[in-house]
Amino acid sequence: MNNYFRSRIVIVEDNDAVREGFSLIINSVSNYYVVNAYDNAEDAIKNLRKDAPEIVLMDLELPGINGIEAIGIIKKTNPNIQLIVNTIYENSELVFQALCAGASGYITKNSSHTELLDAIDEVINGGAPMSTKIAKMVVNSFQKNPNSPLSSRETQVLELLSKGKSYSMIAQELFITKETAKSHIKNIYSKLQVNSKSEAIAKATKEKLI
Amino acid sequence: MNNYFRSRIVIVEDNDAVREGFSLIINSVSNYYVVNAYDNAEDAIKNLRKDAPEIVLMDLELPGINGIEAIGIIKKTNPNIQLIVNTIYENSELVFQALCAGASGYITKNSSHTELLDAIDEVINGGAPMSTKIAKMVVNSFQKNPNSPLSSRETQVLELLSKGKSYSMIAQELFITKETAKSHIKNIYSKLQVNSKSEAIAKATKEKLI
DNA sequence: TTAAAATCCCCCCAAAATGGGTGATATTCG
DNA sequence: CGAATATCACCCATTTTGGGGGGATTTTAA
Repeated sequence: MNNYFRSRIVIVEDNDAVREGFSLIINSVSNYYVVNAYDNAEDAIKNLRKDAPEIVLMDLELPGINGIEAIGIIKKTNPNIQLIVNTIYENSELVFQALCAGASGYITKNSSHTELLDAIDEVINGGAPMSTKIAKMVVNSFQKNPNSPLSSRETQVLELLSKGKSYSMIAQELFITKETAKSHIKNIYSKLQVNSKSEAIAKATKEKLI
Repeated sequence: MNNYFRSRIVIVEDNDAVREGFSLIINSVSNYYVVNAYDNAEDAIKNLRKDAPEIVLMDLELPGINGIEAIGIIKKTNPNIQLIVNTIYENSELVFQALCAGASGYITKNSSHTELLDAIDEVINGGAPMSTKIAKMVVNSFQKNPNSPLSSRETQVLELLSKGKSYSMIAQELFITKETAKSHIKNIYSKLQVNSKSEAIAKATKEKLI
């Protein structure tokens, strides 16, 4: 088949069967082809220039450097390459790490042939394919904890604190005195059971109170 | 048709034609029905308890209180109701505001009948339907600006600063002296052309340097 | 209606943090 | 090689912070 008009795909996947399965699926359609498939990230990175893929299908659990690091390295050196994560893990930590590192999509290993090809299509078209569960996790990450112990005013104060504002700046922005801001902060510390700014911010961020 | 086993949907949409079109589409399938359709958010909120919808399809550009505020109010009083935003705007500000306010999905007005119904299905199944463009925006929001003027060490320092850490805490975490941390911060300020912590954090956040 | 919050304001104080300045050395990377 | 980066140091004045204490009013919810 003529490959000149097919998008170049690289696969990084340590499981032989999965890797070969993906290759077969992708090569079976007319618009993509697998230029190379690796069982580790190091080799894939070494040959990036030569392979010149538009898309890399990346496993996360790999021998040697892991998928997250690999994504970072690839994005840093070749910002135009789009990465689709393909893994069994739907762990939130991994998902966000992968997205922060530069992944354009995140699908899971139980995806069907069609879903895999759809994901590639979507990335080619400037989209960000995600499994249902991942999309929900991502959207949820924007939302605050509805069971915050903080009042709305306290939340407001803590938000400003988290932006690096001082007591007096907070007071100015909220049209209250410095003493009042301080009083709110005291209450925040007591509610969160902390006794410093950074602890408060850390706890609030972790529990999505701000 | 028997409605007992159909999920209850409320529509909030000020355009009469669109609102009625949506109602027809939704009522045409056996698993959902439109319990009520409003042309403003106030009335919808007033009747929430009575309507008891599982899903609200929410327009953003509305007379009176806008869709973003409405989402916040509905989520606050009825956390179990899922909201799907349906709008012509794909403006990033609005998208993130809607998601932060508690929207479960975000689709655009050019969506087909099928896409609308798919979105509802997806929300019912615990997903977060988004148009291609929105999904990409959301995923991009996790990624840093690749053209940061800051060195990786400086970025690291600024990240800790943004978590409310003091110079000495930063020094401790990075195994450097307080003076070195200070020196990095000075360089950060000079590169970002700011002269305080909060300005640095604000600028870095805005430009996605951290 | 009554109690619990939330919101607001004020004082004192000592320790810590901040920002500005100047200067130096070692390393790394193109 | 030379520029950028990362590291460390000392000086100084000012601001910020957190811990005490106290009290007022309004809003909210039981």
